[in-house]
Amino acid sequence: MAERSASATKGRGETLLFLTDEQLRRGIEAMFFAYRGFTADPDRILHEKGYGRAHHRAVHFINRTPGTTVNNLLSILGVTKQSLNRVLRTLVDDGLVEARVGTRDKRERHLFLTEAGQQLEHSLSEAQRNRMRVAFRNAGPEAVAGFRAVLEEMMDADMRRHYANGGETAP
Amino acid sequence: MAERSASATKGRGETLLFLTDEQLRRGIEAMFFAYRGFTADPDRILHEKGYGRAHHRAVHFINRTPGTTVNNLLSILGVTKQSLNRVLRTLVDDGLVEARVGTRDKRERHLFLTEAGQQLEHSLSEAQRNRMRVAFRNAGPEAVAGFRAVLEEMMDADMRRHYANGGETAP
DNA sequence: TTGGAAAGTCAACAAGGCTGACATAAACTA
DNA sequence: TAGTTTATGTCAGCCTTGTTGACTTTCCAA
Repeated sequence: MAERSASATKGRGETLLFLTDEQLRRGIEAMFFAYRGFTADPDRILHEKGYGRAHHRAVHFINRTPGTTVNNLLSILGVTKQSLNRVLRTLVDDGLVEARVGTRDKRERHLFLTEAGQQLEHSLSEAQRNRMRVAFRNAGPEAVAGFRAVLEEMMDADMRRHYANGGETAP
Repeated sequence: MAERSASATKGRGETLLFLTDEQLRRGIEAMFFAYRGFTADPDRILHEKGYGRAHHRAVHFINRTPGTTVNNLLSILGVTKQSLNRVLRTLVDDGLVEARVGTRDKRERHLFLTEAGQQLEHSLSEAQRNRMRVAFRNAGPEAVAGFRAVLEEMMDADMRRHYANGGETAP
């Protein structure tokens, strides 16, 4: 009774069975349950240390782009500056993030992870990578390519920009 | 400079380039940005009506399994009963959900969407399905199969159960 | 029949979103 | 140079949605 092989339709027939409402509902629930798994491991670590997901996001993107400004982080995270500021303040106070005044433009604050910040980032991303590595390996390279293709299509256009930029190591 | 075709490795060579930390990081960010897009459309509708994501989740799963009990919903949603109860109460008060006292076991409440509840559910799921339909169509059936395979691997085992059950229409 | 378990409710608290108002310093512009 | 814009920080207050703890009602089994 399981119609899981509907997505194998291709060729000139093009039955589009993979676009039925039922298949879309499965996709929606897959996103819901998978996202929970995706965040579960870091959430545990964060909770132990008294932080939340908001701290994780900040630490992740500061690690990805050291020296990034507050404003840039705001546009990536899509939250208000008041909200980000609260998180950033605790991270700076706890010595995980350093905010250096800009040299060219002194209004800007350039954000860096301290040694301790890098350690936290690593323990968080390691947990998340481990889960994703297992998922990727079990699903195989073809599946991973499809996974990324669909997710990329699902992003808002302006977010796709941030995502794509992250892929190029030399800008 | 983009190494996006790394995932095309297969055959007996098995270079596993799709398992590098860089590729895993891309996958992690893809989840982050895509989930934002995934929830953006329903979030707008919900906010207009004064509801939040928690209401969406409740309405979604009550619609999927009419007559489900509060306890069953709890195990799917993974929150405390107190948290769910607050959401459920507003939905019942607003006439979107009906909670019928169980006939066999009077401690249980069986949950159903009212006419109005079904309308809200439909407007929410329609928005979400539309985005997913476009993403699925643009990515193609092979990609969709991979998308689902990876997400399924990423779920916690107990959640995979709920996901799989949802696929069988006749239990 | 009585004591424990299970389902659900009420109350209070915390995290982390949000808006609005305002301050400061630096940069830019007319 | 005076006035405006930009980048950031901060205070106050609100909302949603998670949490724990205490309580009631109902069921079931010893």
